[in-house]
Amino acid sequence: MPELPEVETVRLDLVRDVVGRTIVAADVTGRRTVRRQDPAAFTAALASRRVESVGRHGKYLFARLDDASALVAHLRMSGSLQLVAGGAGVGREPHTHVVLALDDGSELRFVDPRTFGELFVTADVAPDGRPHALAALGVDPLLDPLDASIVRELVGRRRTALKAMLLDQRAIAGVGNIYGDEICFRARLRPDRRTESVSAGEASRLAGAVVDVLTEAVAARGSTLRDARYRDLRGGHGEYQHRHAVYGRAGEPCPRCGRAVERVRIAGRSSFLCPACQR
DNA sequence: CGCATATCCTGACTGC
DNA sequence: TGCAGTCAGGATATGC
Repeated sequence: MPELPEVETVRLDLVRDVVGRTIVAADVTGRRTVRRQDPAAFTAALASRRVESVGRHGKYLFARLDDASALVAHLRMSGSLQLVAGGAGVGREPHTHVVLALDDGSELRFVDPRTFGELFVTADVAPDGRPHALAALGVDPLLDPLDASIVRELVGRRRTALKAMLLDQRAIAGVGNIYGDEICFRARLRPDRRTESVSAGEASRLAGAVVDVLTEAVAARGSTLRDARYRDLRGGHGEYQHRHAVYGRAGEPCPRCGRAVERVRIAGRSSFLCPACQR
């Protein structure tokens, strides 16, 4: 569901279509989406604010506003941001929880069937515009250098399954279940490999796989699964799902060697792997 | 510390 | 065809 590539795709769309716009009014209709603060404070903080820029760290988006505060968004499982031209006259789809009216008559809507997603406004922002609420996040592989030495250090600091480390946002920010499996496949490492057994050469492969898989997925505008809710800002879908080597492909032939892809459970999550290619 | 489990929630899918 | 049950997953909390 939305992981780093999907969130980055939305960020690029927001930079193109929303940066420079002013929020005329905010309307919170859902009960759970704005939960870190009083919805009235949320709407008051957004009224008349101009969007200066949009950043991302891991799976979090943050729009810097002209009073140096930031609107922070996390899509979680099923959230999406939809930009609707001529918004006020266009019916809201089900599960629309927050609507921001913009000064060009469009609406930026937060739609989220499962209501795990979250929006909040914070003035607790670093000079570079990063909200302090995101301070605990680890390395973002597309913003910060992620090389073999950093992966060696991350791997050396914990004793767990490789997949569990990849899903830990305090280590590497932005990887979720789908890309975690694709990264392990690319690195030719089993997702249930113990971190303490990863060699220097394998750490190097892993670092390359993280950056390469995520970069390719961004270029393909992310993955939209069959059941999935992920859509970009204009409702379009991604294309990277057609290039998944193992995720969701249990029983299908491995694209590298032809062996059947297996499904196992690691850290409470379904994981897909090729038992021949990944060691 | 690691790791499993439960929680939040809806919709898609499975099996009867 | 319909309906109940299961599963999906991001982050977080809790218990072992």
